[in-house]
Amino acid sequence: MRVETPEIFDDLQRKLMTAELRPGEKLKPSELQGFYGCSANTVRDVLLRLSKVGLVEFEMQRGFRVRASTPARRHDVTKFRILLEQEGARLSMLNGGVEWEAQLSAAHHKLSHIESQIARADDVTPFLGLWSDAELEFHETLISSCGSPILRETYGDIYVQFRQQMVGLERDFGTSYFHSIIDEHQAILNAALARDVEGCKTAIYDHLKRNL
Amino acid sequence: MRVETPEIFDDLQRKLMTAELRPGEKLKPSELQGFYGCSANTVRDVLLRLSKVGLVEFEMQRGFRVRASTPARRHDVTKFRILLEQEGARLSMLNGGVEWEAQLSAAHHKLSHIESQIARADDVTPFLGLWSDAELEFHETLISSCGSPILRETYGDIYVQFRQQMVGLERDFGTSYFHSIIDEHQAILNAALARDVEGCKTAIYDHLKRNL
DNA sequence: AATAATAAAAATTTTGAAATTTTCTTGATC
DNA sequence: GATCAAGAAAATTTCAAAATTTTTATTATT
Repeated sequence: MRVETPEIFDDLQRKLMTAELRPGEKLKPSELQGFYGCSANTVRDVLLRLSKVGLVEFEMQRGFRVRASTPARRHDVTKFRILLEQEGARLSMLNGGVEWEAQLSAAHHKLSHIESQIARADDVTPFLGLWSDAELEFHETLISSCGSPILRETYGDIYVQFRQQMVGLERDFGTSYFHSIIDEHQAILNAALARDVEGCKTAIYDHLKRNL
Repeated sequence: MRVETPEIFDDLQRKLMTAELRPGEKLKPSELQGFYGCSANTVRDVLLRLSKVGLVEFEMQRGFRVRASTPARRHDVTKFRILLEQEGARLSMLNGGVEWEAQLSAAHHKLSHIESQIARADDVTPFLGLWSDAELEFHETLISSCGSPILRETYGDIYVQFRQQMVGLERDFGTSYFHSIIDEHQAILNAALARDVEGCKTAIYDHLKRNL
């Protein structure tokens, strides 16, 4: 298998986010090198970049490790995500125009379409990748008019860390779970479009509180 | 000049924070290599790590650059710092014990000692390094009992970026400037020890609003 | 049996050079 | 004079191997 560096990055990121590479696991450039058919240094380079995102832990002279997953860390990531998303949404409701509303509606439409499919499906697995992308797009759009590049960038990093923490935590992904999710996303959308700051912050909290 | 890698990291970080390496400037491993007496790859490694902190911008196939400094970015960094510091302080006031109060008092004492020296000095330059360290310690102690490693880590990164943005912006660092700063730090301390959440958030805002 | 010291193995970091990509320079064309 | 293309120069990325450091395994000592 021979791939380009950006593909190595994407592949590793995906494996990190889907727990194909499990939290705590050691990441040895010399091993991954063989799999990707590149030099160990190239892998090292990619891992250094993934440690910026927060998916990978790096310690000098001690190499790389998949970021650990503990109840404390899951709690911490969730709290921080709530803080950033509430502030991002608040600012977006303040600054965002009709264009933002349109984009948010569109993103929600795509998301809810996938979610209603999932709610009807027997096996959710094949939808998970699509759903994850649509969910991210909805939440990113929600904060997209906040006017703060740093907030948006940090939120992006925290979102993937959140995913990494939560996946593998097998929960009941049955129909009832997705019915709740659908309602929660709808509540966020409604409050956002109504420019109801407090209502939206509450809806965001309610959406994420199960992870606290 | 021959130095170890951690020293290269520290030296570059210092130069980045003091604008000895000016915002926007290109950072070429092949040039820095000569200065530090190491290989270009070692410099590249260090720059990749500094890009995690946010002091350096990295773009694939296009190398490294000192993070740019614009009014918009200064505003953004300041807003984000206020958000994190207010939340960190709020949580610390909620969770912190007597130990936290003691550490905060100690940090403030050291800081105000240096600041009163500066207020009396003709030339502030020789104090700037010490002051910077003491200021960071005070603000980090303020949020140290927030119970969120992620918040603390992110705040650390934002603080150095803040420094990078503000230094070089020649302002009137005369006595009147430091007299204001002294009062502001005192106000933060007082509110924090009184567990006055809203008062402390206001004091933090007032301390940083000149950069907005 | 537990601890400490030593030796072997494995992993990480550094290096210098080759390969690739981008950027700059020069000259031709419109 | 401006635009574009080709070639040259410079910078970035990749590589494989050497040097260093950490980790593991072995042996000796208490």
